[in-house]
Amino acid sequence: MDDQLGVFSNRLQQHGYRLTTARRVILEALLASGGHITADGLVEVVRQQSPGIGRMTVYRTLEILSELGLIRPVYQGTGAAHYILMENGHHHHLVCSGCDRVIEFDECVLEEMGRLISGRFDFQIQGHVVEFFGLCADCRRVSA
Amino acid sequence: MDDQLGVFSNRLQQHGYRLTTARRVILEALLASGGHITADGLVEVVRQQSPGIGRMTVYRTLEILSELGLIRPVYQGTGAAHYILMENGHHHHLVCSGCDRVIEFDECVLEEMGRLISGRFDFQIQGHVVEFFGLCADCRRVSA
DNA sequence: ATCTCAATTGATATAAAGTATCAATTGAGG
DNA sequence: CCTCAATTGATACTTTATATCAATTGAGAT
Ligand SMILES: [Mn+2]
Ligand SMILES: [Mn+2]
Ligand SMILES: [Zn+2]
Ligand SMILES: [Zn+2]
Repeated sequence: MDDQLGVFSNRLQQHGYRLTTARRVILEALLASGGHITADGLVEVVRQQSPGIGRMTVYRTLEILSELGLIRPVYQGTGAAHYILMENGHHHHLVCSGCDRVIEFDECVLEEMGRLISGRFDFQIQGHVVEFFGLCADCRRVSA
Repeated sequence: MDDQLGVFSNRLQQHGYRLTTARRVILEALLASGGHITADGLVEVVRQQSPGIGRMTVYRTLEILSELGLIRPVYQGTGAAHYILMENGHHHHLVCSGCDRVIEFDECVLEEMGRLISGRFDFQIQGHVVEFFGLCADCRRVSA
């Protein structure tokens, strides 16, 4: 199940969305980028392949994918939202308060907690993002 | 240690920032609001108390507080960043993909995971945000 | 209490990011 | 093929964020 393009495409269709040419191009560019990209950044990438694609279409596609829980917008210091891929429903970051560097990790102990919370609030969990904030080694030196 | 205003003020001074009149007003308004407010939303609130406060000052204060790990910007559906209070270093959300409703909860099992990750990446953790995404009870009915 | 100067402020201008609209196009089913 | 609702992309606009800089202010030194 590593075919993310297939996963994304299927989910779109399952929810009644058409798999149009524009959307295919956008999905490919998004997945090729690996995520951590802004909407307008993605517009640029997409247009290298298909110059005709409209900015609105990219924005709208990102919104749909977010609703489906396949991606999520997060802040990365700058003003624009950065979209991250929610492969298998989760994503984990260490974010440095000093330099905004982002370190990725895979460990996750949230399944149990998810079940507990899910039951209590009658909420169907599709995925999660955990972000630890703090200072990386470099930034601790500087401000020491 | 429930005096958040004291906590915030002290932290500012400990890091060499002046505790100015403008900053005091902004801190009070932010804490009174309970968080979950946008920068421009906070500007409005602040100006009810002190009409002279500049918009840039509010933006800059929010940036400082973010660097210190006292607040964090998160997405809430709309285009503007919403700032949440990081009391005791953490904050937890259930975010509905259907209606963007936000449910708060307190449980946390991340201390152990934090220690593990902190050691491996030589990263000093100040706090974290966990967001579970999914569908609330109401939204499951609608799309059923 | 007054002085001093770097830190801070806020007005102004500008850029970036997001949203609304609508006529033209397209794709999936009949 | 046809049909028609879904989708697209150009355009215009609003909101949100950032850059600049002269004027002001706060906190320590005298
Ligand atoms: Mn990531
Ligand atoms: Mn909250
Ligand atoms: Zn850092
Ligand atoms: Zn909902």
